Amino acid sequence: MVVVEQSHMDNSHLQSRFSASHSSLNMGIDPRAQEHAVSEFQLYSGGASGTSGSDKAKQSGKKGDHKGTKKHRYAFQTRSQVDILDDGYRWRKYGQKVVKNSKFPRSYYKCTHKGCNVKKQVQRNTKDEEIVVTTYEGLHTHPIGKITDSFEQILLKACTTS
DNA sequence: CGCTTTTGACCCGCGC
DNA sequence: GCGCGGGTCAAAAGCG
Repeated sequence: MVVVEQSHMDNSHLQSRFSASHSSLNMGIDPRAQEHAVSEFQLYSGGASGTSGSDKAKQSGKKGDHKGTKKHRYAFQTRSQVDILDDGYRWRKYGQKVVKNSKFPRSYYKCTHKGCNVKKQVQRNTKDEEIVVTTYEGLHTHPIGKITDSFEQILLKACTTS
């Protein structure tokens, strides 16, 4: 498995555990899509170019928008036919927009957790619709709510325990 | 009944 | 100043 390692980040606790959703949409979908479809991934070293300036502070009445939180973004390129990659956290979709680059819509998700404002967006590759790009933004500050019964998970834990 | 998804509207920054 | 692009919120509906 691959372990994300930011250039200067401390996301060491950021373990990449991807077990293609097995909750509700694996009932009759291509089984290969449920495999550990992670074929490759790439990191974006806090680009800070996309959302220049204040990313938030919308009409909510901006408050001390400190740059305290570094905007670390890392994207995973997953080879799967399903966009929903369950990484163990709970996500709530809050938007979906279509981009010109891709004929597929991009989905925006947010982590549903107190104080955990981690965002995630999923977009399909323009050329290979089988490739799904999952871009994470922010760090989770809470334990994983669910333990995937994936053997990979067990392996990981066993490794950590010892 | 509670939560998640869905879709449209709204807002902001930038380019022309 | 207006238009475009992108991003987020919000209300309602659907599902477990």
